[in-house]
Amino acid sequence: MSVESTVDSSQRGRQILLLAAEQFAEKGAKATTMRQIAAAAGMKAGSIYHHFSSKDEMLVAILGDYLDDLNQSYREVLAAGHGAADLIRTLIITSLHASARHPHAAEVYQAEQPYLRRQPEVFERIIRAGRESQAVWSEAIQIGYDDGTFRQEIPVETFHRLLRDALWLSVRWYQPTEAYPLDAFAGDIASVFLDGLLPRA
Amino acid sequence: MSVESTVDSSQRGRQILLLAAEQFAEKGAKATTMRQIAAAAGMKAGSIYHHFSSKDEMLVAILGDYLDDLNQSYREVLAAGHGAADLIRTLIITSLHASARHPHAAEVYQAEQPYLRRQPEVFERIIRAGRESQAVWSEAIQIGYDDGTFRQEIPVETFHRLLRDALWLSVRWYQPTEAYPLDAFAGDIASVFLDGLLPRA
DNA sequence: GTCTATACATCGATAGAC
DNA sequence: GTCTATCGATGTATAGAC
Repeated sequence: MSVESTVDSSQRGRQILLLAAEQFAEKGAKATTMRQIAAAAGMKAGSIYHHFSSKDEMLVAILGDYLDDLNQSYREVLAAGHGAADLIRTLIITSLHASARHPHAAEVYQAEQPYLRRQPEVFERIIRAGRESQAVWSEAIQIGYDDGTFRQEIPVETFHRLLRDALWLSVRWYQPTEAYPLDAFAGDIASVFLDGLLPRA
Repeated sequence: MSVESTVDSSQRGRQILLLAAEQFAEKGAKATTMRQIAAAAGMKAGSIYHHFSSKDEMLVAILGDYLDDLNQSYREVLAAGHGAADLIRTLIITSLHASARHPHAAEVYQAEQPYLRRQPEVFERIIRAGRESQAVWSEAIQIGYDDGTFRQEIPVETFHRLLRDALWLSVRWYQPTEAYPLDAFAGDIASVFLDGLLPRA
């Protein structure tokens, strides 16, 4: 009834991917062995290969799902037609929600950047999807520079990278709580980058 | 004339460490093999062990030198007794200068964080030095919150982490040029985090 | 101080029984 | 769909010649 594919999208397959993502995030993809992933899933190393044909393929599945979801969400935000400042605010919230929907994927994506780029053929799909999401940020920030919403003194590239890095890395330490929910955190990030920490006189 | 030690601090030893740091930064410590480090230094893998007793020890030497230098610089800044905003600005510049003095070390330190923490005994010295530098930032930021220089709405921890991550990661992409020197870049980082991207009305 | 040679461990992936 | 068993590759580190 189901179509054969290199990628296993069954429930068991998804469960294995989640466990793999958790370990990739914790100690890196290279340092995580197939035996460890198998053990977490309650099976032996050889059995993993019934679901996925290689470790790299597991990485592609984890990151591809996440980036596709992220880019889809980004497109919807762009279509809503916010002003520059609101656009930045909304993209921050959207990014954090996407990260929350794909536990550990954002963390893995940023940590494995060097590894991905060393095998452009294997990870072509991931690299392209990553570029697409970067382009959205570039576009959003440029809008604010062009229409005078943002200060011209700060180079576009500098602001872009600072915000991107702080946002990406926040998935490493921030965990939503009742006292400090995701939307409040997103608002604080936006406030720091748009308003600064000094009070507005 | 020279005292025997586990760590080789000779010229040749330092040269090997620089080449190792470059590769650690590029593809990760675990993914860099002793054979590759040796090849870059124009020798065979076995010969490295005349200078260092293990790869982990090389990592300790690279990161220890960097963090000791950084903390020493931080202490001098604290002793100068700046106001909160100037203190943040100065710490940013100081951090970037320290990173420039130790090519790739900051990059390696941030990328290998999970690896370091998985072997607390081996990397104890590094972990402690890292905590010391974090404490300096916490103290500096807290001063501004306490004396009312900074806005109270943003949680201290949030601001601290955002600034820390953006600053650490900037070593991955920023390279000083004549058109955009280190001090100008440091000023822009400080300006984004203190003043924000929106113009002050 | 660098070499060759190699011991020893571990990993990714495969083959075939159940 | 999972197991056992194992191959072949590769990595760290050591031993001893030069």
